[in-house]
Amino acid sequence: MNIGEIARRAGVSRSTVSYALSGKRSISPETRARIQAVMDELDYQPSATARALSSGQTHTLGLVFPPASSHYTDMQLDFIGSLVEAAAGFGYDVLLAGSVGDGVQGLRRLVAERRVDGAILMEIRLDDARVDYLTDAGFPFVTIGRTGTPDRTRWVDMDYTALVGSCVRHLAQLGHRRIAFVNRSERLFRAGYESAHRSLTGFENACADQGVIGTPHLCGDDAASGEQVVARILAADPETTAVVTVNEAALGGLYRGLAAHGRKVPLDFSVTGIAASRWATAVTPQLTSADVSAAEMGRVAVELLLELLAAPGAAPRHVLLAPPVSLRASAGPAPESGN
Amino acid sequence: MNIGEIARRAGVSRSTVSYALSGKRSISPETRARIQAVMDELDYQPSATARALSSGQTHTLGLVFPPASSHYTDMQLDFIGSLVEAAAGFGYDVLLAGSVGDGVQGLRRLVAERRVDGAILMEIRLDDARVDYLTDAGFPFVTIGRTGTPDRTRWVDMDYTALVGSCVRHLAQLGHRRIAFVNRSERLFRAGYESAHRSLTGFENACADQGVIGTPHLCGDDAASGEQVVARILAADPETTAVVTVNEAALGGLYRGLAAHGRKVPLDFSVTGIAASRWATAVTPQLTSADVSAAEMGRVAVELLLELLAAPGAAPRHVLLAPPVSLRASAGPAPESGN
DNA sequence: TTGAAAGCGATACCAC
DNA sequence: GTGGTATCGCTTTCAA
Repeated sequence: MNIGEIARRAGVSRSTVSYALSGKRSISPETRARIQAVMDELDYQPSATARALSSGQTHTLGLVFPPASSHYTDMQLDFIGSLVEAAAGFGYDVLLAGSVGDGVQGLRRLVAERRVDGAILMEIRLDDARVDYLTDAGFPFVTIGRTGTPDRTRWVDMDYTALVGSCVRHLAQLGHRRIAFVNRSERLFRAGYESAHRSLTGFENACADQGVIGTPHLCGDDAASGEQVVARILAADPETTAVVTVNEAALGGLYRGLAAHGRKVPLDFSVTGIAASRWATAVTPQLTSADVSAAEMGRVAVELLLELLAAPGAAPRHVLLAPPVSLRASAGPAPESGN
Repeated sequence: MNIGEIARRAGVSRSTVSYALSGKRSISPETRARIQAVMDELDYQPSATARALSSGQTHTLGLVFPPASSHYTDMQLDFIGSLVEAAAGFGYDVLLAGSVGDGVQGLRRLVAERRVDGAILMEIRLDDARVDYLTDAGFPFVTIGRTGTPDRTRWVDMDYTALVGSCVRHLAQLGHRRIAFVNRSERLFRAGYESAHRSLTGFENACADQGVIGTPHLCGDDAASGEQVVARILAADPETTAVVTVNEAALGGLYRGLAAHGRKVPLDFSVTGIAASRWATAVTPQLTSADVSAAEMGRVAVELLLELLAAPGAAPRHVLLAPPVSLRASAGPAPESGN
């Protein structure tokens, strides 16, 4: 079923049907009704492909899907879900590109073959080949997370530096003087994942600022690694009384490890961090944390991108989210020293 | 940059360039080389849209994304990842459709506007409106999971009935006589999710078969619900000594609940189930379970669909996976009765 | 082995 | 307010 058939049955020209569809020029009520009737009867829907070829717009957004080699986290899934939902709200679909290697390959398909109008990147590295590629190609894109030189691009991100700093200050005010930091995995850190690096910076700065002794640790993104890092933390400094974590996948293991080492939370050990509230509230005692809003970031990313598509010359714009630290039950006063 | 420009620069006709691209007719080595040189120089990639309009094939697979209202599970993410990866291997992209209501709406976009060549459905219900819609429309599709009348469609699924049965038998052989079952949430069960229903059937059949007393429970898909279900299990039957679970998101809470009620696993309480190995190995002690291979299911789904696209009349075909139960540390002999 | 030209199904400009 | 038609960038049939 195509537009010509509709035109024929309604006894009008194809252009009239097209205008009836788009509303870009006025049509007499009778004609419009006649066309509508035919469309309804045949359950006609215009071909997205033909429309795209003719108009030059696919009404599709591209998302480079993180490689499977890194196992997925809940946050990533939430991003994708909110992205799809937000895009659907604006009449856009989302096309997934599998990423091979540095991810530029998958992007190239989307961009060079003109499958999408714009792209969204996640899992950003401080130095990111995909960002360079898109910038050079002059292709519209938005990142969830930001590179080391973020001023010329559009992005939405969490203020990891500030949030980790807040956690450290909160613990310092509770009297803690020796604080450990549980970062993401060594692999991600080495690859230059921005959140891992900016979190560490925030931790170090805040510790210096507050005059507390801070020890950072890398930790795999799974419960087993979380359990193991506790041993490393206590070996590095047995006097440690608190930890800040940005590794939600390791959270359960972290708690188990503390229990295994006889540390009761929050009585003689405090835990704070950044995590999706789903994780923060799943553990016992619930985690005092800044709650990641993956859903909000996804929505904002779509808005930033559509804004750019609507006004190709639009100035770079960013949204830096810094959710408040929700005081829950996992942090308390530092135990008396020597205890 | 388009095919005409390439043709002009190479001094050949557009059709020749097209054939050079597709290899559908032989071309003299010189001509081919000349065309290739021009393409390389201009970094030419044919427009996917034009190609789709002309050929009638989008080389895109549609995936109806589960609604955000149900929070996502790791399994879903793994499906999506493996789908994207498998599809990419065959030169196909994956288009996500947000699902509103019963999901037919999102599908309609993909199908009626001919955005995709075929569709993949997940989160299947025994009675599924999306399956009916696609069947009526005569549109190629594959489901991950199967409806109540699965004989006429293509699908890949886990044999929940058999796997839960295996778990029950394993426990029965270890001497357990009172076994509880932790199913998915009431909402999913009521909605008719096939896995929740087939699991329950498997549990009931196996219990009858083995002569053990089985008590099924529904349980929300989160840790807190897992913790709560333990109280319900022990209230319903304090003599319960083992549990079978298909609710991986509740697993952590389940363990915590058992500990809170003074039950040591596997000494005086055994746990078995079906879960992604990531979850099964994350808990302590590690879970004796049949490991879901979301990645394999995703891959198989793509293969089944592409097979259908290649041969539109292809007979219905299914793949029913039944991974072995991996014996880990969470199940042991039933405690002496009266203990 | 190659070229010319007719689609594919829309959009939108130019006429009337 | 409506119709005719060129156009988007390919694929593929028909001819040579």
